Amino acid sequence: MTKTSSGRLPRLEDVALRAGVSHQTVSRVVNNHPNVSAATREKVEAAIAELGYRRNSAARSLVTRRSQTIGVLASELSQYGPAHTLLGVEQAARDAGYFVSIASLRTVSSEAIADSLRHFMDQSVDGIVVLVPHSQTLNVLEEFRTGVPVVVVGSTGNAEVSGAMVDQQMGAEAAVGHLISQGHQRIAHLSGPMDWIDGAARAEGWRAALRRAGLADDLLLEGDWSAGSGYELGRRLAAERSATAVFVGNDQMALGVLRAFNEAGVAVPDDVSVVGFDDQPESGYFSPPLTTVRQDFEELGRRCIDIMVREIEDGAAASSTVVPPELVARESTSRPAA
Amino acid sequence: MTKTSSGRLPRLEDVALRAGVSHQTVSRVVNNHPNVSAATREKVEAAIAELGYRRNSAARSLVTRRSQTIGVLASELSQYGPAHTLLGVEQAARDAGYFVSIASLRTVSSEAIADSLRHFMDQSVDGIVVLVPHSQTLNVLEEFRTGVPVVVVGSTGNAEVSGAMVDQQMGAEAAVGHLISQGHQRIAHLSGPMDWIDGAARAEGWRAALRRAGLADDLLLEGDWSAGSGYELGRRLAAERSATAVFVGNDQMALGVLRAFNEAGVAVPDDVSVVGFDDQPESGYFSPPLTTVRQDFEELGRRCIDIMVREIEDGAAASSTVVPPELVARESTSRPAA
DNA sequence: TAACATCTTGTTAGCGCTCACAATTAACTC
DNA sequence: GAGTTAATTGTGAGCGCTAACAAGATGTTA
Repeated sequence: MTKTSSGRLPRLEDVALRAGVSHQTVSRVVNNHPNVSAATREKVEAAIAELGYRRNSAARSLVTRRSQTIGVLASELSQYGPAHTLLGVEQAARDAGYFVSIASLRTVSSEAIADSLRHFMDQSVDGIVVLVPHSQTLNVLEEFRTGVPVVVVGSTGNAEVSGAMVDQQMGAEAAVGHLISQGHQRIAHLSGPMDWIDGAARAEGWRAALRRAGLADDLLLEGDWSAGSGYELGRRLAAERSATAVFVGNDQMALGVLRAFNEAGVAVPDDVSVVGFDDQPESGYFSPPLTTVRQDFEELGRRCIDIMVREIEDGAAASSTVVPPELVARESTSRPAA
Repeated sequence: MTKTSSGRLPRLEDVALRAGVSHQTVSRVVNNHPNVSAATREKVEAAIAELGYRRNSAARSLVTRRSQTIGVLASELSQYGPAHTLLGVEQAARDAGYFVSIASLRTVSSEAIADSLRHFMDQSVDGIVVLVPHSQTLNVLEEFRTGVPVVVVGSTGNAEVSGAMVDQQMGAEAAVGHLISQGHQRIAHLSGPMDWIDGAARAEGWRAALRRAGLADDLLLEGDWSAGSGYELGRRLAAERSATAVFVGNDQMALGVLRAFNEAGVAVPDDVSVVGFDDQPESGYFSPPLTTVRQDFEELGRRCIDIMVREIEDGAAASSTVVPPELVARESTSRPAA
């Protein structure tokens, strides 16, 4: 931190004095305004370098009413998906010249969400990325007029609020289609919570694929995404033996299912095939390695920021984007018979 | 967002007019200054509520030279530990009235670290939490004088920089001690990268425990924390069969080891016992469930903020704190013989 | 009651920056 | 060379807030 002789950080005026120009000209150089002669620009840049000048963002915010900050409202950050989406958001935002402020929800309630939104308003963020995978979030957002662009992860978006999502139904149909192509007729679904956007969408995809193939969609169990709930429900499946294949809502629950099957002496994939969702880095090392649906969460985060920046800087209207997932076949599903 | 009749957000002056006092009195109420009469305070608070006034943080920052923001420099946010520590940091910071700005490192290099620190300086953060588990980070921090309090996670701290850490050596010794108490004599360690603070500390703990028991510490393999590296090194261990127990640096690598042993027909724990580190929520559902060392990452994050806030607000000197880990015994280690 | 301390409130300046506009200079055109 | 346009630079005001000080109100003591 270079300091002026008076001991404080240099400001525009100090640079101006040193370069022999006005503070406004320095401001123009700093902000890359076009109408500055090359010679002047050079002088100013030299002075900036000598003094180690850095623009004061509070002063700038005060007058521009922009904070160069994007707020990320998140929950479940300990989960693979949200954590990786945040990563993509953060990188893309920083590349675009924004700071990223984060507020995570301990519990997902209207009150907590509204509280965090106020927190962001106090900070006068330029936009908000909502990384809260519960359906109810959308309702709260409708009521709470933020006055800044909002991008909701997992939502298809609407006229006022943008969305960026992985095509969950497509992923679910790919997974179920894979099982059907192996000749399975009784395919259970161990879903995530139905009040989660992803949980509901994946269940819907499972149902759609079964219907299209003329198969029954009556084997639905609802878990809570955790390995523990996968284990409990897996024990039920192992006891009932009603299904020859299980499409599990995420990889962690699938781990629990594998554990339950292993304990119960149900062989995977010989007795029952198992498919997960997410493709976490560990999933290839489960016993057996898990067939699953890969999602590019970081790409999802990047696209959020793309949309966001267009809305902030170009005043673009709300829009949405969909990232396609991809089936990764491993040993927890048998190879097609034919 | 309530607005004044002129269409902009209300400011101190608007509240003052409405309450029939000066803007400064309103400021005093907002900032909880003591010398305001109860009657005045009430009037002002009513006006604030009616107008929906919220303090402009940019203006406040400009004059106080405080941003009420704590920067978190993080890497490896997709890992369980860092992600959960961030959670603790975020919650504690918000409770203490701070915003949390995050910068994550794609790659851990001096240049990238310095870049992120400049990013935080531009934002004039009030303090920085460093959540980068590489030893080299400390060196960069020494060179780069930030001018604000810094708390390094994983470090013991020093005179200038505070630290908050889990007692890795204690955890490692507990894990190894557990194996020794079961009668194991040849205990391998599958470590994380040695240039990670945690990797080195856990290896050191392993070595210390073996030495104290008079056992050989020659079976050391270095992995990269991933399940994949655990799998590769696990295959080597399975082929060599030199050890009867393995202390693995984290749970993900342990998963890979279990997979490799399973493929190679090495029974756990009958042939070889396995202990992990971290106690992720999934670890109880591995096959077999993993004995591991639990760390309270959220507590770690909270303590960072405790220290930070004391430094920022009370001008306290740098200090450090240590969180004790805890052994969680499961089926991947056999019960003690006696 | 005068003199003083204490509590409460108001006034003024300025944090560092950008915006709107004015002023200056350079570059063309006829 | 005067008139017009465009490019470049400077001036002044003000964003909303807090700090420092000034001033007024109230209470306390001799």
